Amino acid sequence: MLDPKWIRNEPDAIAAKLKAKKFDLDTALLAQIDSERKALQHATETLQNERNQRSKAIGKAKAAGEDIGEILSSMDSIKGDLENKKEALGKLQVQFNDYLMGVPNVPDDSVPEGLDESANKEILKWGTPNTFDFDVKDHGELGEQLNQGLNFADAAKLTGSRFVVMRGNTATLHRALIQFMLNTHVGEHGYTELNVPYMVNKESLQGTGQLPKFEEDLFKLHGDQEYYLIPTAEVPVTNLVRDKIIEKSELPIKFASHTPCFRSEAGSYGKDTKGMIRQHQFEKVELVQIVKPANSFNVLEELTGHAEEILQQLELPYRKVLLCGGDLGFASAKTYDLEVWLPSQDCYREISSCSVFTDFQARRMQARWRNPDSGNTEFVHTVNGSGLAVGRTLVAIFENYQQADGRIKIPTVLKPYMNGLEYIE
RNA sequence: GGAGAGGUGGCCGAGUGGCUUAAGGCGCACCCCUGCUAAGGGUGAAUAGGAGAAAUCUUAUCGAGGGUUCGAAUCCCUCCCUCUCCGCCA
Repeated sequence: MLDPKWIRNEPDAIAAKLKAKKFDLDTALLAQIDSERKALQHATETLQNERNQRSKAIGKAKAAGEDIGEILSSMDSIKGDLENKKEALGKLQVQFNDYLMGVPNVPDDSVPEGLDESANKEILKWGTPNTFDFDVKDHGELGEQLNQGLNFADAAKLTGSRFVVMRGNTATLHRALIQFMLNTHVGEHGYTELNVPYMVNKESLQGTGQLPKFEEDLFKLHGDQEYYLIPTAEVPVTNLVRDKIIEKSELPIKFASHTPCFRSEAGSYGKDTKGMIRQHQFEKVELVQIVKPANSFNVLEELTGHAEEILQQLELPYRKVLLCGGDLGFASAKTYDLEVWLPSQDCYREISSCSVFTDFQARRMQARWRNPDSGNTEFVHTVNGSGLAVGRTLVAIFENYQQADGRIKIPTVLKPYMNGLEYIE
């Protein structure tokens, strides 16, 4: 959520910034709600003050044994009027808040202009894609040919489309990737490992920005409770600091968490229908940092580097892309995507997305810290990124490490996690 | 699922209808004192709004939402959550 004061004071400047994100801020509506609210609030509070004064007078009069009949009767006129005004004011406040909850974060000044991914800016390329002296296969074909590989038909029988069953050494490779990623982030990058609930309540999803606007992307449970399956570990992990005031000495908080992620993928029916690229259920190791506001943009660089480290150790060619305003997520102020090389598609595909949310999530979550310099409590900043999406990493390994005979070579750093196995066959 | 106890500021905790402007303690920040340390003394400090040039004044917030009342942290109703015991269970 944006700072309501900021929106009141500089609506046009904010509207201009939000244009870059393809959002039309209704400044006229906001101004109207606000002026109505102001007048009503003033009137309501005057009445409340009046009521409080007279109630106190009654208390005193009673204690002194005086007659209270006169004051009592003068209250009647206030009561009804106050009730009406209170109700109207409440409605306006809800209307203002509801609108604000649907307004995206503003992009940082360093974010390039542009409406879609074609305007994204490539920052760097790492590694050189393999040249193959045979016809490359995509990961789906490779996986289905392996004895211990991927099976999409079985998953479709068990559940439906966009699921997969992994067998034998492929399942082990998937597990090895999780272990390798977590060990690296915990052991070398200083993150604390977390295991969190895979179902969350509405408040958590509002806190990180998935609700109220993106309900159709989520799986909602039909139980007694209104729980949702998490679309990313970002939701439970970031919401740990919801409604908290954090001491300076505790910052930065660095969490790494492996979870499954569940996404309905509504609205992407034509995209990536084959294979493991876009699934309703996938696993991810997520990095989350809760930081002081002054540091957040540096932390974004650092955290993106932590995700890059995984790709480099796996020797997977990738590129780093700075997203333009139009491609930015709802809550993000600045995002780097890491895209891994996929030989079968002859292009780079997203495998990690690292974002700084400034105080946007923190304000929705009421997550604050005590700033000793100002003496005040201020909102923290949140930063997160995938480190990495496990399913897509497995796809990248299948495709980049494929052999002419269809076997998959195991990357060097993963061998210790796989009993020294050389190839999946 | 059954029975019971709870939810108060950053934390602990008092508070059964009106001097509560939420006591007291801990922790925090600053200051004073003590040659260092420990201890002690003082001051400040919740959050979100509104009016005002400012000093300041004012409204709301005691898990959430309703209700009773001139007046609710306090009484009533509904819901959520936590803890204890019992049952069931990986």
